[in-house]
Amino acid sequence: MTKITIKDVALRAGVSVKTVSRVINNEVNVRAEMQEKVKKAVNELGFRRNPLARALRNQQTSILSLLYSNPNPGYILEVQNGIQAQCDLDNYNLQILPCDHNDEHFFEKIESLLQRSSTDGVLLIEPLCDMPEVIDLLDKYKLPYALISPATSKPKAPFARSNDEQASYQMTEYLISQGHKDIAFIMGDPSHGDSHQRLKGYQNALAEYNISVDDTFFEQGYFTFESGEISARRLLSLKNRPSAIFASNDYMAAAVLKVAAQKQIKVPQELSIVGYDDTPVSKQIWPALTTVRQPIRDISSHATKKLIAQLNKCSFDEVKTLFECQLVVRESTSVWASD
Amino acid sequence: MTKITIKDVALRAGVSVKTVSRVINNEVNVRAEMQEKVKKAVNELGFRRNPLARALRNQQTSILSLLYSNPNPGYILEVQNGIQAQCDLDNYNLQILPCDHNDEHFFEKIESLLQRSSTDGVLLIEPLCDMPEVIDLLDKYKLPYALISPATSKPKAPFARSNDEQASYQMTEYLISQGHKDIAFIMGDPSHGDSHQRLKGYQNALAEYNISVDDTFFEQGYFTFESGEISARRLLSLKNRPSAIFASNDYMAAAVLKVAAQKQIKVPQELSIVGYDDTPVSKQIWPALTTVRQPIRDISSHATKKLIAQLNKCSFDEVKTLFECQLVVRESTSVWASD
DNA sequence: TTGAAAGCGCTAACAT
DNA sequence: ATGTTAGCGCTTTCAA
Repeated sequence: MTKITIKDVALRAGVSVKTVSRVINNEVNVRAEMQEKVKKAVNELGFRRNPLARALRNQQTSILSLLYSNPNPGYILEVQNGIQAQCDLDNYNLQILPCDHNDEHFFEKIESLLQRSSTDGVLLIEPLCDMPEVIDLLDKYKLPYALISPATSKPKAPFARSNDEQASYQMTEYLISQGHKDIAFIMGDPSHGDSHQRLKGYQNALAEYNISVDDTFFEQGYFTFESGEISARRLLSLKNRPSAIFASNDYMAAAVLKVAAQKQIKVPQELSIVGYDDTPVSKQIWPALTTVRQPIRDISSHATKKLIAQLNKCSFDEVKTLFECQLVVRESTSVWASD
Repeated sequence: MTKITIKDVALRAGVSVKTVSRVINNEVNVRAEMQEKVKKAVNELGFRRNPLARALRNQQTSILSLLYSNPNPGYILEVQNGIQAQCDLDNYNLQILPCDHNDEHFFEKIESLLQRSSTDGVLLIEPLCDMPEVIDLLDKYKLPYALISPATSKPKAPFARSNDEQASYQMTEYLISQGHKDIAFIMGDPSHGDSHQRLKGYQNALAEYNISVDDTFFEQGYFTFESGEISARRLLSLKNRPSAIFASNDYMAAAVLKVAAQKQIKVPQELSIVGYDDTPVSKQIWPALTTVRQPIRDISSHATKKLIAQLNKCSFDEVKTLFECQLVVRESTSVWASD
């Protein structure tokens, strides 16, 4: 089977290649009559244009790349789906470049990834989107990029993110409204910007309601189940243990639940637990976790939209970059009757 | 910044473009002297060859595509990583084509995905790899493909998979060795081939050990937490309830754990539960699940290797296509003292 | 061992 | 409104 080119189509339709090109690209200035002839030939021959030749000629590949180093499968997949949705709309393809930022040869690796792939633009997520070295590399290769949920307050690239701080504030406020005062907090990986946002929201809410919290109620976690378990063990061994624990993500919250179960502490009656992210696990444990849902898909789509706009040099000055999160109340929290 | 082409390099090095081409492709028949000159020029100019032009000329894109419709994030990510690992080795790039096989316009969608993307070959996972219509579509477009864990016993395309039936047999055998006789089974989605393999392994083990099991101990699930919950509710409401439940994946096993907790049935003392897949959730719940780990990464890498071999027309007749699974014993199972 | 020239399939100038 | 031609950057005949 030989490839069908526009030459073949032109021959068959009895027109020039340019006319064929015009038709398949929906350009104006083609008589309806010609249109018909060409379309007929295209169908008869089963012609499909070669994206490669197009790409070479147009100097654009219609490929976007997602560069990431992130261990959270549920999150990444949502991001991928969000990007893909926008790509579908704009006829782009999505290429993935997974890597490991803890790898010794990290920078060489992504450099080689970038080199051998041809891409029009790159999408970055945490923690890469906050690493200046990565940004510099992209700048060096003159690759346009957009950031998905960066922590930096004023990124110089297009970005979209959720209002983490506000969501964290609301979650804390919710716990307070349930009568909780002794609310412990397990922070996420300090190298992720989100961790700080979430902490801030929690602290602000406490301040707002004039609640002062014991230092022992703060734990540094790392977004992993294991780190959550360690923190939970400490928190739940305190003589005055908290009535509620706010874990910065669901994995750590699940770990708190485990430790509580082991210590025969009833959740939510004797302890309220909340997580963050609404990952699948939050529904797969019992009691199901009260958590925060981020519109990851929307955020990712939006960042992608901005990137594509930039590629097309369309000034896409839509102001919206901050997306609202949603409180998801499930079974791991309840009213606290102090004393 | 203008793009550096091999012309520029040739000029700088004072040789012909062909010589440059020879050097950057590590061809033979180039004098060391020339090599040096060219390499120097390449470095000085910061030349990087244009993958697009290469692709057009060579009629190969060096892009592989993963086409999938699968709701299991952990699984997909492992697959992606496995494919990527092989791609790294062979200098391919990975493009993802997520889709939804329950979508009304499913076939049109993947057809359009396939059309607008240029790819050398496609990798398929469950359930797509078992759908004849999908295979036909790929054949129609003359796209080479390989299958990751297909259910079909003798696929006509290159494939790699795990020995699910055997692993399922071993898991059942393990439960029997712990003294269990009343072992219930929750099957997975019947449209996934794995579901049947796992069932068969379970049945074979029971037969081998002359254990006959009540019909009420069989439940049809769909690999979702919700379906597992429904099945678990039935199983744990039986007057003679099973002493062990074998769920065909971890999500359903997690659901069994939930129902047991709600019914105050102690796991593993009063009920052993096992899952399958060793997904992250299996460690994020308490007690942690005894489960089966599939070498998903290896399987995916291997299928990719075969696909690439096929693309290069290398006859890659390595026989190994079946990968061993591994029993992961955690805390959700224990010895059963009958009576 | 090296080089000149053709061409992969397409689109944008530039004619007509 | 339509056609001719050049060329995107690379590799591959084929000739020297």
